[in-house]
Amino acid sequence: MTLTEENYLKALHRLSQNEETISVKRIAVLLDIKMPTVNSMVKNLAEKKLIKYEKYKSIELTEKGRKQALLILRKHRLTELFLKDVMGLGWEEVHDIAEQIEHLQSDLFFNRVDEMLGHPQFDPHGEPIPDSHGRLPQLKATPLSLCQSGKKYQLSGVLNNDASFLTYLNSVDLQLGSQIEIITLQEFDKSMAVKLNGKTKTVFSALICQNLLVL
Amino acid sequence: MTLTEENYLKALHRLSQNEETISVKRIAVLLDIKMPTVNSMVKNLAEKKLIKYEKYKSIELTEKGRKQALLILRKHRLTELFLKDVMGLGWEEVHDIAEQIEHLQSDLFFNRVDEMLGHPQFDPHGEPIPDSHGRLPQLKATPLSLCQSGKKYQLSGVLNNDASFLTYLNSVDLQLGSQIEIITLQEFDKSMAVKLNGKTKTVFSALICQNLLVL
DNA sequence: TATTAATGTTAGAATAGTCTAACATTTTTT
DNA sequence: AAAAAATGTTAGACTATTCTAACATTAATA
Repeated sequence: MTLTEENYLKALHRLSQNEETISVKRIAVLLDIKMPTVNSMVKNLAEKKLIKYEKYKSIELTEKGRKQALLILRKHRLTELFLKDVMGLGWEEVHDIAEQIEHLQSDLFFNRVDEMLGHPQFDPHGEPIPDSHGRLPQLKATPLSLCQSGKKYQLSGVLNNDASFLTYLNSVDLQLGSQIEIITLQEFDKSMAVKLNGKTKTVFSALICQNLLVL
Repeated sequence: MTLTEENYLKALHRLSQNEETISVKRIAVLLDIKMPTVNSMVKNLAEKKLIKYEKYKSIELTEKGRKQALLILRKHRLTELFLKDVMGLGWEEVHDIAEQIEHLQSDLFFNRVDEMLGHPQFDPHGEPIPDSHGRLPQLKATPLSLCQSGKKYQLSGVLNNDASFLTYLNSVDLQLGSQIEIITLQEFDKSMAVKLNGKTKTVFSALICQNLLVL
């Protein structure tokens, strides 16, 4: 696949998230490319079985096309995390660079990035990161702060990677997959009394709850 | 500049290192591209004042072209070091990835890479890394074996990357930047008695001296 | 030096990705 | 429902990069 095709697929995937139908016009606007150009690229992608296309009808990604798009999305999100957490760049600075790095052809490179980040399943916005087969985590993670008392959850990601935060999580033996049961929610300061892994009882401040993603 | 033009410039610069004249044929072989293609690209680069070109004559980089080439070389070498030292990839694995990353457009990214590596002036082969203005370090690293006794030098690179060699260097606490003072040179076997970092005294065999690059 | 070999150049075509101008279809508005 | 607006499509052109085939020049050799 060419760089251009990859960008079209990414756009198609993004549009399919928001809208129910995908039009040539929408792609053209999103990519800042004229409609006839999009039209011919759409035909090209259809020939390659990456999208389903009939004249004047709405465009759809095929299973194959969706998988390709997710693999690019994976590279993009891993790269953003890497630039931010490993290289210390600001969240607002990483997007443009990731747009370029996401097109690199090197499993070796991205596997290492994935490894250095600890195989994250969610990016700092809570958006899921597809796995290396282009599969998404089935469930969508939510911040613990939005969860209900009395229920049990599993830790699936964090929205903060400060050393102090991660150290704290370690100190209460909380890891990806750990069970978190919300016992009570303090209305006043939004702090939560919780039971971890069916054993330890403790209290999470509102700030901690906002930074824990659970399923 | 396009990616393709960058690759031609890089090739031109590389050829200008070894040969005194650069021919269309050499470029064609190096890049695995047919001669007529090279011919038209050469005309294109000449129009952009990146090279000097006259029919049937040898090709030369202009000052402008050389600077561009050095800036790409800088990005390549910094990237290789980054992949190796920060990401822990093997020296043999990094080249192909660096060939892709060197074309990224992001001063921010490369400045950060440079910073994380401590603004290195030489790569592990002792090859100089151009600065951000496309200038080469004035001094050229020389093998320790060609240096004079009684003088002090700084380790700036190695010509060998065998694990056994690098392990040895670690064992005597020798790193890039370490000071090496030559106390005496044994005429017979060309071994050297040296003082490292102003402290440790030891003896380097001729083979070791040949593989240490110093300033 | 005359011939052959190597190298260089030109001409013309192919592909990918882009465009504008013109025309077609669908959707919205009156 | 008719007219207008929005959207979609086709046709044809342009640039960048590549190729092959044919021809030109320079270098090497007999």
